[in-house]
Amino acid sequence: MAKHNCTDCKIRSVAENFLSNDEFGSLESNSAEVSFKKGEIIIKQNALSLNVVYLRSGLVKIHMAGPAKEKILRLVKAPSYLGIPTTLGNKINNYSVTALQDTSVCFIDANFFKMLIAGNGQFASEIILELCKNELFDQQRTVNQEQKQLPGRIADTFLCMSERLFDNDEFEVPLSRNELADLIGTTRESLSRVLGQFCKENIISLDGKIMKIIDRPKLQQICDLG
Amino acid sequence: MAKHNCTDCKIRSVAENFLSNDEFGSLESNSAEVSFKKGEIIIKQNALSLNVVYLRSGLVKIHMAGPAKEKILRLVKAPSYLGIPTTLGNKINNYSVTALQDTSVCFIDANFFKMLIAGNGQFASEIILELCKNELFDQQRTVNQEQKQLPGRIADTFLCMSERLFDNDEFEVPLSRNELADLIGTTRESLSRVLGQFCKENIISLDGKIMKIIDRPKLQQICDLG
DNA sequence: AAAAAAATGTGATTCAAATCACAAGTTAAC
DNA sequence: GTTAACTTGTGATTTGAATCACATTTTTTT
Repeated sequence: MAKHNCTDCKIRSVAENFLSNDEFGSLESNSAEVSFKKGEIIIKQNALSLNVVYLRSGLVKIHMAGPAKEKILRLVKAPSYLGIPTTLGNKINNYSVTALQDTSVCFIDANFFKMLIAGNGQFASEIILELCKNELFDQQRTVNQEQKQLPGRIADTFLCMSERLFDNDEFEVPLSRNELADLIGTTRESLSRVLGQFCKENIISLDGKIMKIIDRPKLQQICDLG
Repeated sequence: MAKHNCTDCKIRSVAENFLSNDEFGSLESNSAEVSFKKGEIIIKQNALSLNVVYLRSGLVKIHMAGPAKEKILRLVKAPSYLGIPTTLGNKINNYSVTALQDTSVCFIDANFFKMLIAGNGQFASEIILELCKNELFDQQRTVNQEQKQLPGRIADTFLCMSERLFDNDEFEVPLSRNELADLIGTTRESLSRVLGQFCKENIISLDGKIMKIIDRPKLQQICDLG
């Protein structure tokens, strides 16, 4: 694998803080740093899952082919691990991961990652914590998606982007309208209509992909009332 | 806590096989065995999450109050841990767990459980594996639920019950029609109509809650085509 | 055993969102 | 710089499933 230096890596995961010097040394020889351009596939659905991926910088989408069309499960920004569930839980990848911006990742050999976990409970604890939080988040999202109607789901999605990804009232939506629909669980046309409505009511403003939340309380209200 | 004996427990979890004698001893003094009757609440949403629960025998539903109504997230049969995500990932319970049959569980002190994980990577590995598999299962279910229409979702649910819970073509649905609707993500009325249709087409037969799959290939086909 | 409460099935109606259809705008290719 | 390919917005129509309404059956309580 490519020569690189993990010990001095400035972008450590929380879990990595619990690794010993020895473990860091082994990590170096069992991982490889790779760059991806926007649009490139980092993890491919149905391929063998041989690596856990550590996302060092950038933004990605986790997505899978559903029975009828593509579904975007989640957007993930650095720093974060990618593919742990599918790499540890299945031989082949249940989902794809694609870069939404230029990103830098480290591929970590799956067996080595398993060894790290088995040999270091504190490291494992942090991995478990991340998995637990993701499960809670996904459950909440599943219920919202199922019980809220479209305007509520769209409001929810934008608030989430603003708060969790960009920490800003104004941001560039990192998805096409079609992708945004795949994330929200609707169609491009229906999304477009609601977006138009939100603009007309001065809740948000849109200029292409640049999105600004103008009336956050109103948007929150639409989110809450479903 | 109640006096009981973990070392000789016949119903160990896979993870527990990796515990040392010492760890088993501590587990005994940090856990309590409790029985629940059908309908009783084992974990209560919004209460403080102070325990991980090990389900020794019986069947439970994991459910939460959504924005509009109750949602059943999953049915779980023994042996399995319950509440790990919410106990490790949040101070209060994100969801409830209710017994669908008479069940026996062990409450395990959350801090002790965290210590077990941090101190024993192999134990942690097994917990991680369970969390990973659950996440994959939930993701698949989320996409199916969103993209399949009602008959497909209902077929999916019955096939899943038959294969994963009862391992039989004939079984007693452990839920009321209302609960079944909350699991599938529909209403009692819509569910009832599709059920009537399935019976009329001789795909299943229903006598109250006793359900028999007559034409499995047809049911699978409805599931697959959505 | 009678009465009350809860669960279930079924028809009529409504509605949110998907689908269909097409125009306009934007980006990429030659 | 012109053509082609893709993306986006918007109106008209259709439709799957929710809602409403009520009868019937089953279960629980007294």
